[in-house]
Amino acid sequence: MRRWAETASDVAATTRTSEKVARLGAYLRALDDASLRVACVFLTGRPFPASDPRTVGTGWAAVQAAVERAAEVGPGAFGAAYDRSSDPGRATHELLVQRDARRVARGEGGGGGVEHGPRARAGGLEAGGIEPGGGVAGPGADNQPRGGVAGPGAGNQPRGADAGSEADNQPRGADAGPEADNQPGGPGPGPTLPEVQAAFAEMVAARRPAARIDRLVALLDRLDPLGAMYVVKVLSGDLRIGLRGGLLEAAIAAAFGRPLEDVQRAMMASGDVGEVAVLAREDRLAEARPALFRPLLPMLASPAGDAAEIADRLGPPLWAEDKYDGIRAQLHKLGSDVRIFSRDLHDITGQFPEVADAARAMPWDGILDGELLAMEEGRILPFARLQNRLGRTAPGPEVLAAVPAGYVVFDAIALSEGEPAPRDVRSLSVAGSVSREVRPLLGLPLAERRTRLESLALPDRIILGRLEHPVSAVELDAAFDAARSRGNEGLVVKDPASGYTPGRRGLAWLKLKKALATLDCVVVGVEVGHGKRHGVLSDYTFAVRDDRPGREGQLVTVGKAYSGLTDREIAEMTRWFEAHTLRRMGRYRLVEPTVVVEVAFDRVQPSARHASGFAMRFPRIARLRPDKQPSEADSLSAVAALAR
DNA sequence: GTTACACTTGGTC
DNA sequence: ATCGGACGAATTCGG
DNA sequence: CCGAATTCGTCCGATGACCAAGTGTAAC
Repeated sequence: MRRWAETASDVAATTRTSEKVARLGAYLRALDDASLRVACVFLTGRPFPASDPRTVGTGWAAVQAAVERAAEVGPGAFGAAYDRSSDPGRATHELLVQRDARRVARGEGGGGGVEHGPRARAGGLEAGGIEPGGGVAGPGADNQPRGGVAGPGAGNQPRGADAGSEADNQPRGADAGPEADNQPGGPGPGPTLPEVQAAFAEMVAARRPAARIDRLVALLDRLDPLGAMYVVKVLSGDLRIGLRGGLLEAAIAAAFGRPLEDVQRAMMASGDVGEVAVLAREDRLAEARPALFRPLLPMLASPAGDAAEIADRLGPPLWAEDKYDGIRAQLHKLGSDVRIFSRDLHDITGQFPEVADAARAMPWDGILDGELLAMEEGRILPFARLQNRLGRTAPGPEVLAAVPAGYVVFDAIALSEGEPAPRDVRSLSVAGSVSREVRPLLGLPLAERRTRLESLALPDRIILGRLEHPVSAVELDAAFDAARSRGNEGLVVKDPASGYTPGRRGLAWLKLKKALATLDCVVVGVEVGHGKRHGVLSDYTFAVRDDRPGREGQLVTVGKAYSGLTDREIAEMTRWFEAHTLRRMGRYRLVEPTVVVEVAFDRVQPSARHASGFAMRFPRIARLRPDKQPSEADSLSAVAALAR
């Protein structure tokens, strides 16, 4: 684990992708198979392969508790350290380094933990200089303002410099050399990669949060600060070393001298980088082929600005499919065996039993790509309805009746019917055995795949996606309007000659969505960003004017947004908000409600989250409106009208 | 002991 | 989901 | 025709709102 952590630090130390790939390739080459598997998986920022459904169940709160215990500090210390770096891994590193320094100062060799009293309830508000915000502000934690953010409060003076710690580099381990002496868990090199993963597996098995925290503390105790930092990074799913799937594939190819294409192809079929790396070393990449009941990553579409751009890029033969607002799903079938997989390769068959049942009756075998929707008597229901079904592992009869699901198919990845596939395309296997008739269609042009798809008789609940053939940007616009009028999101326009490339966001599929609506809102609160946005106020909570009788003039929040501004604009706004902070509340601050921004969003939906009673889907700052006064911001009734 | 609620986590767009 | 930023390869421009 | 400048493709990181399940705790 130590070498892995050092390599990760090396990779983080450069922004040049070629250098990242080279450093990583050299490291991977030297590993044995077991370590190689785990090393690659960890490099994707996850504890287990993508196709592995296990989750460790340690989010921000659990990590906080475990690190505070391992570092022998009181509650709140992790939050405070987090506020200094906005990175849970770095916060861990900092606290453990301090712990080791204390031990050295006390002249301890290695030794047992020091007992400190039972932790007070986290989240209790800690008074004091920099209020750490305790457990409330982790990434993903709901920390939104709820009440009316109306009037300006007492004007607390914004304090001095906070932006000071800018230059701190990623902690590096390389300089330290072997430091086996100071290891709390006893002497020795620390746990190996497989041992760390085994510890993660134990955390999964422990089930109860308290037990998971215990295991995590035990693991952290066996690691040096750098290793602990990366364990926390892996657990929080965020490596932040500028390397993910794409570059990792390149590193694997470089490590073992295989063509990048071969590695990519193997990845498409596998969903397990570690396995692919081992195959790459042994020159067995060709063995990773699509197989029934082993999900492939879905092919993705690139966003497009307008019809003209699409017509320009794809040229005359345009295939425009309706873009349905549901969840992406891949359906595998062999005989009466049916499995449905989500976009991230998890088995969600149990969540959609009626769809699986419908598919079971079909006379074909193979793999289909499509979208799961809430559907009632052929009518497509809005996404919000479908959300009631999502994550429901075993929906009861009431739920099934209230939100019936259906499946819209738009592609065939493998099928048992149709003409024989080209000779070089081999049959799909199931658990190693070859099933005679099911062939992958990945390499065939979309037009061909669609023909085969259309030859299938489909049952109730499973319908074919709508396809049109506009020949110009004008017709494309008309098709778009028609799709919108059918209640769909827009279009996905495809090149009929293109093959199916799993997991890739190529330019063969372009999606066209409605131009976003916008509202002028007043910024009422700001927050410190995370990761590289640490040190700037990058996250804005904004509000509209309440125009309900008796509340005129109040501001009610409608959303939060972080993106849309350039780094330069964020820096400027940071300076301004620093000087116009009304009150600091941990990471959150109330600011003078004077800045007007134009916020773009996909749609407005009813919400219990914001004081306005509405929230935005995909909010984004479209632009600053320095020309506007807060009194010119849009009103609550305007929002309500948009929610319709 | 039972029930209700809050918090945490993970996963969808 | 979305967006901005960064890198590197491909393409165009300037001499 | 070659090197410099620009464009394009692709990747990475940071972040929104919603919902359900499972634990843990408080209230009865």
